[in-house]
Amino acid sequence: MITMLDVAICAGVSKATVSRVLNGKDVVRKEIKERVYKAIKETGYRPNLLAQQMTTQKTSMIGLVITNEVYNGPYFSTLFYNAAKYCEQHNHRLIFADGKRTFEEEIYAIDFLVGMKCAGVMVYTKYLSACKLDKIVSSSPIPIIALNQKLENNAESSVFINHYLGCLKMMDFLYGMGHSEIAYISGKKNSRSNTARQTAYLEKMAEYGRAADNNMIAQGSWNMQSGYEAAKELINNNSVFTAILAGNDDMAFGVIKALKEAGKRVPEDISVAGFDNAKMGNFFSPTLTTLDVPLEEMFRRAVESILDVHQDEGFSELSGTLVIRESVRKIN
Amino acid sequence: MITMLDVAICAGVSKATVSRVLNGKDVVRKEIKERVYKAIKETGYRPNLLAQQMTTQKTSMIGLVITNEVYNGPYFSTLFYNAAKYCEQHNHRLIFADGKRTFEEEIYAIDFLVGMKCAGVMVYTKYLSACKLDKIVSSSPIPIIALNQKLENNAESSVFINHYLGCLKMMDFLYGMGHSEIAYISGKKNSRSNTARQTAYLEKMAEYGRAADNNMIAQGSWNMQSGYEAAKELINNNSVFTAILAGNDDMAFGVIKALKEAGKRVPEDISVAGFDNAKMGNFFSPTLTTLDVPLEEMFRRAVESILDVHQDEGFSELSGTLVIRESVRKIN
DNA sequence: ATGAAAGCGCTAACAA
DNA sequence: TTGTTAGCGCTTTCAT
Repeated sequence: MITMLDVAICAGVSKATVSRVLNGKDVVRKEIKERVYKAIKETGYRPNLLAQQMTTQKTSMIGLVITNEVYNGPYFSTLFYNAAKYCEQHNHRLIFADGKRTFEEEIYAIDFLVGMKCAGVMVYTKYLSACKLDKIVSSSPIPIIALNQKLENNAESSVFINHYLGCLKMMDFLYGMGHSEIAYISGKKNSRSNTARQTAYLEKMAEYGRAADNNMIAQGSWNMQSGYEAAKELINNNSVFTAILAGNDDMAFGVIKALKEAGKRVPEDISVAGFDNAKMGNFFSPTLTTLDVPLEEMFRRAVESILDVHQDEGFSELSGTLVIRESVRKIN
Repeated sequence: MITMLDVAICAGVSKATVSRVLNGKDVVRKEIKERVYKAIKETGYRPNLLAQQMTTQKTSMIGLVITNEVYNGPYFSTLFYNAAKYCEQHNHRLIFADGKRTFEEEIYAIDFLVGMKCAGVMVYTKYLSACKLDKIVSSSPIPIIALNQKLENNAESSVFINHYLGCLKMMDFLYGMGHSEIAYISGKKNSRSNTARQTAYLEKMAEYGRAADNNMIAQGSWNMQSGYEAAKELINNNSVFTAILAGNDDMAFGVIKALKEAGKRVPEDISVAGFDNAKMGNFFSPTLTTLDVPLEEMFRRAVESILDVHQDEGFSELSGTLVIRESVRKIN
């Protein structure tokens, strides 16, 4: 392994000098500088970033914890993509740790990233309770940002998407289009996003005078196949509805497939809507009415908050905006 | 910052002892062990992984370079997902560096990851020439695996998907279904995958007695919108074809949308096929005929090769398997 | 079974 | 402007 010392010897200078020309902070005589560069070339030296970061006590990594086993759809990918994008934009690297399937594993993943001395870590957890996470955030030596979750004691350390509010918007829209008999396809159990949406759904249904009805709710697990199966269940139940609201777009695509197979036209017979504003929604037939969830904005805020370059935008609560397309039809 | 020394003092032992109980390799008296654990709790000590890895000269990171600005679709996400999955499976973390949009930046990204002393790095580059990459791989102190690319001098360091062969399979299938007037939607320019597929397409067309015809090829850029626009171009050209082969599934979805809008039925009037076996292909209407590209297998091999746990499967060349669905119809 | 000390490769404060 | 030296926090001989 070629180290800085090898370069120093080769150039006939001290390590410090090599370090200086590499970092360009201090002034070094031109002639020496060239000698050093030559030595670097000759030796094929590559700085050991690990050593560098250990000395400076600073890294250029930002950690991300997601439960990757849980869900491998476009949504998850978008998370990934945006996280990487904003890290790079601020000249940092994204380092990923899997939260797997228990809260202990989620804690382990966070610990790893903190131990790696990341500049900060973003966590999109599922099993860890808000309360536990709150404590972890409080006692962490580096910034930890909770994504898609509100922390009571560390509000500034969370970027919260208000899915409850978002779903309220969607329900209002459906109602405005004449739909009050709405079925719901739920996402994975114990998912915070789903709980928030389902609560909004139930409240609105009550407001429309429809008591909670188990035949109007089918359990999915976020992916297309589960939406497809859940919709078939709904159809077989002989439930009466004019619209189906799916917990996300992927399931909505599955729903539409199931409806078509059952001989129903969308939106002529049944309207369908989802959440997330997946790109596909614009190309599917019919194009999908959905709620745009500001994932990109979420990561922008998270990364900027970690690196302390946020432009004072106050409390980070987002709810999303309606995207109206063909899949919902006005009735009566 | 609490260090191992603090713990040692608190427990009334030496640093070495603390290290020993933490690593569990050497034997430590039970009583002391407990004292150390207690001290760890009291002090709230967290090991500095950077220091640890710097001493042991070993890290638990695997690097990944992709040009993320280039393409943010399901394909890209699947890459990400599978990379992370296999890293975690072998108890390593995925660390990501963006290759951005020039070969210099790609080199920079690789250098960063090498400098971080990753166990190995996987590169999915676009601008770096095979020859340059080959040299980089040869001179690297750690394993560098080229994804989706064949390296002449370091064949064992590449996991190659033979898109040429894959496209040949697809063309044979289409021909077998009676199609010989086939239009092609190409992926991004200078993409190796696209070049390989397009070459196969042209060769087969020549074989079927169709000379290269610019009106039969439209330029896309991998995403759905580009497929949509490319197909419209094809339609406006008044080109005559019975099938459209898109360079990937996403573009195929765009193509189908364009055809429907132009009043053509798929597959009754025009057949359509793609590549990648995107999940959506099964839910789209019509379901999409495609070629399953073994991305998962690619990353499995890459990670196992880096960690030297491969089960001797010889040269890593993959080509993919046909997935036959509704979007291609037999004619005549 | 435990401690002392050297060393991993680098940066930065201090001297010269 | 350049060199010397002392760490950064950890592991790992080598003694004890």
